[in-house]
Formats: sequence, structure tokens, C-alpha cells
Amino acid sequence: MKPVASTSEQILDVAQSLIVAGGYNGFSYADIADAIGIRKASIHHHFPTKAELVSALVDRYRQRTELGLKSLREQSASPAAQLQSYVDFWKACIGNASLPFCVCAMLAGEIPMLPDEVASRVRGHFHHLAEWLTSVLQAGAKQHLLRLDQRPEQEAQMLMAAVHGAMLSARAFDDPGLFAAIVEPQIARLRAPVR
Amino acid sequence: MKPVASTSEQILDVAQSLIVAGGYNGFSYADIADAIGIRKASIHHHFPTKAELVSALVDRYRQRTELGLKSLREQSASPAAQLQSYVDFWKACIGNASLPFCVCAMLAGEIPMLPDEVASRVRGHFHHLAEWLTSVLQAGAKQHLLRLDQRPEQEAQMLMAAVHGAMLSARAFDDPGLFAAIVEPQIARLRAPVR
DNA sequence: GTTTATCTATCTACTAGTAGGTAGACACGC
DNA sequence: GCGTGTCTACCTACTAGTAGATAGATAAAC
Repeated sequence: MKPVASTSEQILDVAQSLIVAGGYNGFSYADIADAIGIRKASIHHHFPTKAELVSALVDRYRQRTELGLKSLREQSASPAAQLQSYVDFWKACIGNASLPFCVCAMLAGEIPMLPDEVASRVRGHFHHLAEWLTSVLQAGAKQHLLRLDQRPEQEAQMLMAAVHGAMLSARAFDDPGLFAAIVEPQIARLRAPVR
Repeated sequence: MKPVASTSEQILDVAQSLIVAGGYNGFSYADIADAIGIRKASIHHHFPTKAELVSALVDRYRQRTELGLKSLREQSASPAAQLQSYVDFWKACIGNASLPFCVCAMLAGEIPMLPDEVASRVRGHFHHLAEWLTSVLQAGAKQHLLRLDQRPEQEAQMLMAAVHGAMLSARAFDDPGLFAAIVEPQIARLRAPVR
């Protein structure tokens, strides 16, 4: 039996799925209130302003991501396996529609009109993810398990863009399988043995 | 001297730049009215509903894209040069901040909550772009000027995702140069002579 | 052990402002 | 005169956010 989530966690859960569907301006306090059966004012008790709510959401999202990526590095044997696990995570999310888009990718598109406190957190997530990918690629190259055509930082950026672009295409073409079709060859290219 | 644009064109111009900044829910009739110095009601005269306005905008955007891509195929010598010109177009847009994001890429992220008439048009743009890229890649492969690791349709999807992902990263990292840094190696990979 | 005070989470009811959209009048050009 | 475009003035629904009340839990004071 899963313990009942606290109200503030429930609020963040609903807000997350609404943001994934429609971005920062795509949901309202009323939407959340209706979804979990409380009043709008109760949400303001937990998160006084919308900017604070979304900031808290991004903080939680980043904390979970950091935890996930860290345990990935500890559990997965090789850098190649780590990359694959990262991609597999999103493949599963998009496949079963549980989290069919990265919250921060969604928000990043709206950066020009996001409250500063939210925008800077979204940028933080991008920087963190880029660093993680860079270090994995670097380790793989050092062990001669991955073949990089570019500097690790640049390969990391390319991979990240591929992942986010693939999420968008999967949505635009309404084809979850498209995500893997786009991302897998990129991984395969890195994994290919030195020729 | 550039002729003064018609009111409805001005409305679409402003709407486009507002959507590029914040998506479908990131602008209002009032924003447009303020920007071009007319009243909200006048906008409703030209575009009765918001869904119609954005639909017209996407139609115009697609028409311009089709024209641009068609003339690209006619003017540019080789398929490789055509790909490069396509990428250079976006490089310039992002560099001088004139159109630092594809309208349809922005809207595609919000597809789950877009009005149907808008969503289907956005999907149409994605399909059209994928077809154009596919045919260019196919021609390049036939002439042995491009080296494809995957089927042309799949290479087209990969390139498209790279372009959209690169737009997002350029925005998230607030670094226009990042777009080229991500996309150029992908083009270079295709252009590389057969080994 | 009862009283008093404080804290937490919720509620109802409200605010000012904004959303998209409408009705009807006015002016201009063909 | 009729169509086109713009205006003022308005509408209803919804926005984020606030005020103030209530109920229950916790804890300190006597």
C-alpha cells in the first residue's frame, strides 16, 4: 500500500502533469483545486504565489533527477550502459504516457516570459544535465568504451538536444516510438567501437 | 521603403513574436492591441476567435516555409548545400533574435491543450518538413553526395529533432552560438565522404 | 487536569484585474 | 447605399491572490 501523499505533494503532482501538458500558462489554481478536491485558497496556503509553486516543483524535479542520475552512475557498469539507462527512462515515460515530456524542457521554451525565479531554476537543470552527460561521456572516452567525434561537452549538448527534440517529435507525430527511433542511433554512434 | 503592412498582417506579425516568446497561452488580444495601437475589438473583426487567429498564423507560416524550402531546392546546387542553407536560415534567425524559435516547434509542445484546428495544422507542418528533409537526403544519397547511416526518413527525423532541440538549448543556455554547435556536426556527419 | 494560546490546514467569500468575445455606432471609400 | 474597418462600451468567465473564520492538534501555564 502506497502511503497517501501529503496535500502539498499532491498539488505538485497535479501541477507537474498540467505543466507537461500545457506549460506555465496552461494551468490555473482552479485546475489543481478541482483535480484534488480542495479549494483554491488551500493551494495558496501551501504555495503563496504561482511562481513559488512552480519554483518548488522545479526544485523537487531537479532533486529527483539528481538522485536518479547519481544512482545511475553508481549502479550501471559502463558509461555506455549509463547513457542507455538514461534514455530508457524517457523511453518508458513516453511509452506509457506517465511523464511524456520533461518539465524543464517544457518550461525552457517559455523562458522569455517565465518569472525570473523559475527561469533561473530551469537553466540550472539544463546546466546540471549537461554536466552529468559530459562527465559520463568523458569517462567513456577515457576507458575507450565510447568514441567521441567532438569534445565531450559538445557531444553532451548534441545528445541533450536529440533527447529534447525527440520528445517534441514524438508529441508532434503522436508516435511514442519515434523517441527511441531518433535517440537510439545517436547512442549507437557513440558506442560504436573505434574503427 | 517597405510598404506599410495591412492590419491583419501586423496582427499576425505581433502574434507570431508573442507565441515564439511564450506559446499559445502566453499572449492575449490585449497584448496585440497594445503593440500595434488598435483596440481589442478590431482584432476580433479580422480574427473572430483566438483559435482562428493562430490557425491563420500557422497557415501563413507554413505557406512561407513551403515557399522558402521550394526555392531552396531550386536554387541550391547540391542536397548538402540545401541542408546547409536550411540550417543557416535558423542560425541567422537565432543569432539576430529576429525569430529565435520555430512557431510550430513552440506550439507542438503544447499540442495536448491546443484547439484541434491549431494542433492539426502544427502536425501538418511537422509532416511537411519531415518530407522535405527526407527527399533532400534521399537525393543526396542517390548522388552519393551524402552518406546516410539510417533510412532517409529516419535520418530526416534525427536532423529535425536536432534542430528543434538545439533551438531549445540555445534558449535555455542563453547562447545563440549553441544552435550551430549542436547542428553543424550532424550536417558534417551526413556530408562526410564515404569511408 | 483544565485552561489558554499557538499552529496548521482548511474553508467561504471576496478583490482587482484580465481573458476572449459581442453589440452597435460611426466614418470612409467605392 | 453598401461594405469595410475601426471605435466605444459592454459582457461573462476566469485569473491570481487576499481576508477572515473555523476546526482540530499541540503545547505551555496555572
